[in-house]
Amino acid sequence: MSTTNTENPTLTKLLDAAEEQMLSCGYVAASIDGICTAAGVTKGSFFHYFKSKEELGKVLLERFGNRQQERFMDACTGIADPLERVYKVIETAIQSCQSPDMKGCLIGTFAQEISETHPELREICKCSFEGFATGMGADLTAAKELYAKGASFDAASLGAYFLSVIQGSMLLMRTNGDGEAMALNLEHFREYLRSLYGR
Amino acid sequence: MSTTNTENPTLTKLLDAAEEQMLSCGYVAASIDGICTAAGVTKGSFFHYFKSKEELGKVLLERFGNRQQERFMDACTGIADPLERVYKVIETAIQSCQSPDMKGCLIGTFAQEISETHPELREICKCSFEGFATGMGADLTAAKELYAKGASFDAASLGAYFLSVIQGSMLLMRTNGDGEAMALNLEHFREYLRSLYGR
DNA sequence: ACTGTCATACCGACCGGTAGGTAGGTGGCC
DNA sequence: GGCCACCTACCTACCGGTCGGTATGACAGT
Repeated sequence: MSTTNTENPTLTKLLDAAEEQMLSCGYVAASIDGICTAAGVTKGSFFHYFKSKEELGKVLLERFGNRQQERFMDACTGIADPLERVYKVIETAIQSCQSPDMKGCLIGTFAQEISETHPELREICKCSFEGFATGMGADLTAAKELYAKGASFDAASLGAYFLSVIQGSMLLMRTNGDGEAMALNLEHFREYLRSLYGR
Repeated sequence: MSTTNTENPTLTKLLDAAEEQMLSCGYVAASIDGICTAAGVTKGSFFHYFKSKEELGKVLLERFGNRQQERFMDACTGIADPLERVYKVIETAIQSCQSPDMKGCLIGTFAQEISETHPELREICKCSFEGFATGMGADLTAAKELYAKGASFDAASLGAYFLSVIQGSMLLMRTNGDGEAMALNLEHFREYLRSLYGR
């Protein structure tokens, strides 16, 4: 039942298969049997690593959240200016949404499906969302101090606004198939920031 | 098997119960048994009106889409100016997202869950989304001609952007519970329009 | 070096429950 | 009498989860 992963190949296969299935079909529709088949592993093995489907969900959510955070951390290490850091994050998002291996956001997928039925999973989604939104909000508040001191807009809520644009765009992507619209949306958001902070 | 509704009480109860369950738990997790129990009707009766769960989904999606369209139509009949019409829609959205009987968007919920597994349902979601986005886009394009003729922004894509903000905000609402953040997001969007079209 | 012990990793048959869906009615109304 | 709305009873498949078992390998005692 040890779920801490130090390159355990079976566990990794299980997690990867589960992530893929849940990203495309959602948490409920992804069955444990299906995940095991995709991972080339039996059900007994699954329950050796996870005590329930919900626990798999937690681990998956945590892993996805950490990876995403890492990604954005990597993108803007070394950038001191908060506004530049935000622009860098937007640019990173624009680039990654156009790559074909962009399968969507597990946190958004889960949030939609299980918020009423699995409070613990919802809580993890909420924390991930809040972490991202408040992080961006902090940078944007600091940037306001630097570049738009007297202006009347609420910088802190821009983080959640940005997150909404991302999640909404990804939702629309599911019916459209392509990520082109998402790139346009992110550009609109960037343009909004420019109008607030000056160019 | 006639699904056309001219005030059929049983059918209406079935549809209402299904909509409520699917809005809160999603399409997959909402069971036919559960819907029938909530509607106070037996399963035989359900299959008298719908030949499958997927057909229920179609009818539900159609009904929800039409209602939503009606709602926004009503909100801005008589307003000739396209930009004012858009602002009116935004205001309507801000108001309705703060009311407690705001349960979310069925189309967004479905789009997330079934886009990979039920192509016909996905198509309906896509059409609803596109209808809304291009409708708003048309008004915003017309408004650009009137108020921001020379400007360089892409007015047509603002419709999809608006829709993304709405859908993303609703997704975040599911983890937060309250619609306050959504109102803030819509105000940010309105502010963006003001920056593009002048005040 | 050999052997017994024990934990870990993994297997696959099996369980009860519930899912979507079907069949065959019953009763009321034109 | 026949149609329509609706009900009861039932079917099969599959769901999440359990359980008894096996293969492997590290380690200890002799």
